[in-house]
Amino acid sequence: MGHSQADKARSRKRILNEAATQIRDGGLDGLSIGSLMQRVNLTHGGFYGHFSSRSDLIAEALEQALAAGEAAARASRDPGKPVSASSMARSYLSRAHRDSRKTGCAIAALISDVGRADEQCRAVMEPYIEAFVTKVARMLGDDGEERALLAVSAMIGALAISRVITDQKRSDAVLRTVRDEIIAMASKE
Amino acid sequence: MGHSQADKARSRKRILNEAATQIRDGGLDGLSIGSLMQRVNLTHGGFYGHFSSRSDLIAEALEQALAAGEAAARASRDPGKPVSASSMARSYLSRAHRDSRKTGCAIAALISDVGRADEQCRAVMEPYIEAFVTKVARMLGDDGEERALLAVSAMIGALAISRVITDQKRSDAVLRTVRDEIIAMASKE
DNA sequence: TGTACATCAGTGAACGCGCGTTCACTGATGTAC
DNA sequence: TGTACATCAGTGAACGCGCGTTCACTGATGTAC
Repeated sequence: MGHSQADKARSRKRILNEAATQIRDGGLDGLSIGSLMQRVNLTHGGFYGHFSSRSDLIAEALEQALAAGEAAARASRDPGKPVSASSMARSYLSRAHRDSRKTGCAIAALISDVGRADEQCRAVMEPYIEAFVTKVARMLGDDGEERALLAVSAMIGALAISRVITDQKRSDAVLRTVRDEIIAMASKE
Repeated sequence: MGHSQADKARSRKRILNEAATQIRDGGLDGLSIGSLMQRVNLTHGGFYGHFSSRSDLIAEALEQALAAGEAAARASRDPGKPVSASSMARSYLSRAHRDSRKTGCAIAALISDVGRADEQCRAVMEPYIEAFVTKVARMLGDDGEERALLAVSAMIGALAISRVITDQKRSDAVLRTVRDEIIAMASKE
């Protein structure tokens, strides 16, 4: 932990990345500045050199979590193959995605949290939802907008549901079933 | 606030109902015993005559919220007409339901909260999800199980999404679109 | 290039606050005679 | 039915704790000459 300007920029990024992980793991309310700073090997007092308040951090961390979730999805794709709605559903509704809430899609991880958060947070998530819908719509073809909304709602809903279900086999089955339904829907027409 | 045994049972119910409302409004983390007891005109110390701990209350309040959400859905139905998948989608994905998070479906209000909660809470929500799926499956006919999972995932996902979107018209459109897609799906076959 | 000084990233003690929880107490309720 | 007593629902002060935030300080970095 040096004292140079470059170090400061690096510290800020480390704080933000850790915060993005922590909110996906524990919700917007489940992040404390003390434990956050400890995790990046800094003391809590230093926090205010980077962010003006906790709620300021939350909004930035949410943006970071959403961007990181999107990047992780992009990284998990086979770069050779073209991305189809089917392959999207396959990876989004995978057991691996369900089991990696800390690094996966922040929409599914935080949808009900953000639904009751202040307008600032909701405005942060909104474009990521729209981008998701747009991407799926493009994969579904010209008249895909409506079916894309159905598919995206179902993917987010099913992933969130699969994390609630305690019986692993049943949770697996939920993912598999919704995935197959979306694939069937995509291949039709 | 009397002192009789009947008063105690009534107090407990009032605490639980208020807690069920508060968690749907503010999440599992957003409930404090002080403000909860104040709302039911009792002092915070009395809480422990009814529940053994905060986390004990949360589990019971979650159950209560889920039951109350189900009851509200039942009450909003036209008792004359038979319940179909279409009418279910229509009321579940209504603007009224979106705008009454405190009294509406606790699954959509708390899905991501419960997804990261302890096993006790997840086990409480699980049967309510299954009951929802079963009900929709019955409406869809013999082979409805798979499509019911898709529809339930989409309804929960879309309702939660509609609460994130800040632009009211767009939020309305999301509800309408997913509703129509589900109705189309239900009427097919 | 070397020195003197200003800047500022990070430290850690301290703050007020609200939290969950405990407990001695009060006084109405319910019961035994 | 009336009285004396035990029970116990609810009160409110007190607790230790972790929280977000502030601030005087340290010492490395960056800069001016």
